[in-house]
Amino acid sequence: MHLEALSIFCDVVRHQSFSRGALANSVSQSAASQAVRQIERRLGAQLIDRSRRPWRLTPEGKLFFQGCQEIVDRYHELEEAVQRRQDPSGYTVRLASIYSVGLHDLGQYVDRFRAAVPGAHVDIEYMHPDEIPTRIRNDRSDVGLLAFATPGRDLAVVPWRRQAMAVACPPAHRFARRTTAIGPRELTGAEFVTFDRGLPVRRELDRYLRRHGAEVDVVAEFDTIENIKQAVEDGAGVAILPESTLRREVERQTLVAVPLDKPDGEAAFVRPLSIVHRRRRRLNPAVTEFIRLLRRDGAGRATDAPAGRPAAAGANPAGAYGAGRQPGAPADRPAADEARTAGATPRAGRVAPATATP
Amino acid sequence: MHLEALSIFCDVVRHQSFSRGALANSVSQSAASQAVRQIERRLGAQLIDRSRRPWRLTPEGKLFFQGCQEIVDRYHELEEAVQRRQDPSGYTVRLASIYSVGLHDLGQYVDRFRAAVPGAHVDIEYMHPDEIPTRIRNDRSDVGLLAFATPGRDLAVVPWRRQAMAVACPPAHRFARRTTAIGPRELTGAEFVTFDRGLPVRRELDRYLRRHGAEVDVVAEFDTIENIKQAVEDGAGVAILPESTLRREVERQTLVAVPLDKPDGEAAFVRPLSIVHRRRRRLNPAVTEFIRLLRRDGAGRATDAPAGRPAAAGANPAGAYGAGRQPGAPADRPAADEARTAGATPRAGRVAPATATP
DNA sequence: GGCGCTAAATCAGTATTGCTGATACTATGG
DNA sequence: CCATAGTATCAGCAATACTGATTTAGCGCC
Repeated sequence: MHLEALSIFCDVVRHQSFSRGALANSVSQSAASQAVRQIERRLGAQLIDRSRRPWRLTPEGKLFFQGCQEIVDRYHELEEAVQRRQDPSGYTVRLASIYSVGLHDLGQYVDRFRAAVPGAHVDIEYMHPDEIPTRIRNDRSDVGLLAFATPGRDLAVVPWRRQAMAVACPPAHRFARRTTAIGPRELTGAEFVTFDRGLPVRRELDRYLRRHGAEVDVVAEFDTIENIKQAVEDGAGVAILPESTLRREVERQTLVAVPLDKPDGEAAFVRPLSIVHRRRRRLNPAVTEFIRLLRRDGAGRATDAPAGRPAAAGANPAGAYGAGRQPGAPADRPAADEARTAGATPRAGRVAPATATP
Repeated sequence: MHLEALSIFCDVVRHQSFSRGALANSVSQSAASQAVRQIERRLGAQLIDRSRRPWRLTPEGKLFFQGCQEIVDRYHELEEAVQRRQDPSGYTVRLASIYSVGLHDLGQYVDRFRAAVPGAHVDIEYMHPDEIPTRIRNDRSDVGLLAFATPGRDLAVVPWRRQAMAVACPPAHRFARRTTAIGPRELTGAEFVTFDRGLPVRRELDRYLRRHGAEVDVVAEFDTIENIKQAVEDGAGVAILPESTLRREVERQTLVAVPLDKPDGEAAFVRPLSIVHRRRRRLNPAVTEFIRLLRRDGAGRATDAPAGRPAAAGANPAGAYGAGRQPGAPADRPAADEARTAGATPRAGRVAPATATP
């Protein structure tokens, strides 16, 4: 029996849904259905009564679910324990990051990590976002920092931070005088500098604007935030960028960052940064330790809000990151109550108020 | 992670041997080696220090072993619990048996089973030994009773009884006057009636005779015990047969059964009868119950000695037969002490003294 | 130190399994 | 009765686990 299958069953039950249970394990709905069916076949017992909608657990299913949960949890704890016993010194963390995570922040983490684990090394390389998953898959990097990452069969994604997005404009721009947040609709007609088509962030940005009926006038596209900022400084137009990447320009007063209003009820527009790593094989102890540090200290000194509950990190073998399990959140997985099962909506993901400077 | 792999790792550790651990799980030594290696890879930790002979567990290995044991056990208990909750009535046990298990005994079991589980049905079919594994694999039978069964990928074998073998001869034969057991060597030169080549029992019998330097004179071969007995009664020669299958003829005084001496230290020559069933899918509750009954009551009224610790039943998914776990034997698996790890040598397999009648 | 023995590792080939994406069902609510 | 959302099923493909044969490596023995 696959432990992964047991995990899928547990998540299906917890979410009261095959599709969402599948998502939580980064597999297709089809795979989840087959996995549960196979468990039933092997047990020779019906675990789920599918004759009614919504389906319900049979008595056997309830029994099995309870046991399953415990077994899966225990196994993850066991992996953790073995992991923790290993000495991280001597190992190297090969980190692949996008340019725009914030050099300053990352440097701080690295310094702190070097202090905490004296024997370990850290190699940072900055690169194009598309390259990162490939590098990790090919085992040329251990960890990646990336925006809008999507998990895959051999790629685990741990939500890390949710960067608030803000409107960037030159100090002379009319928006720069605003003292209140800008609603997306107000951007209609504005000259807009944005990301290259093909970048995930561009897709999300377009979707966001379309959703709010904002029709902007795209005047330039770039593949890095630095270029976009440059163009905005040069007066080409306005842009929507992670607020934290604008800090320096705001201090220098070469740019103004105006917070994006979030319309009634809707979640704020954020750029989710994720930690990604390969899924099947275990990471070396230094890497584990590094990720643990990233996750733990996210809240304390970060300029962005730490990410809330993971969207699809449930089944990553590093569900057992050691200290990774967030207090209050039961083992990286949502509980069975409906409130938590609304797809990938984060729980704790309140976005910090953007620091607009007129 | 495969639970089977964890089970293999546990058995490898318990037996202090990859080969024996493999055997206990009915896989090849190669598979066991690869399974353990894969666990190590996924954990990213060395569990076994192979640099010395005999190898030893690393500290991580010890930790993991303890946790593993618990997880595997828990899972089996869980399967059991689900199993037990199901109602056996209404289900049918399709039993496939060789002719020579002893009709009387089997009848008794069936009667008792029918009394214990009123709603269940039992269909018995007698057939050629070679047919039984096939039938079970094709799901045309649920359980088989068989001699010298070998486990396979999808065929689980639970040792059941060990039938003492005796020399059968006509009352007029010179052996019939013996009051002491016959050593195998004494059969040299005797006219010998035996089983068809190709039957597993024939191979074992030949091996036994060769091992003891007994060169018999094969005068006839048959594919059933009944035919052999007939030939012996007709004076064709002597035969080596399970003592319990001779009972009726001995009572009628048409045959004499002289016990086989077991030479110094060597294990007695027995015919192991096994319960076989398919491995991967779970059996229906009536079948589980039937097997439980067979195993439990083996000792009480059987004419043969009940089988000792299973030779290779360790990993059968029915390690969790419910009441199946024998008292004293920890969960169908040998403990780590060498005494129990001597290959397939049975522990309790003392052979009942044969009832020689002069 | 060389040699043989035994047990484990490795290798290549094969069979099985599990996964995905597309499609077909099926309770339920309108 | 129909539309819908969610699940089951199917075919094809990719990953994997298994076996049998062979190589490698530690250990005890000369």
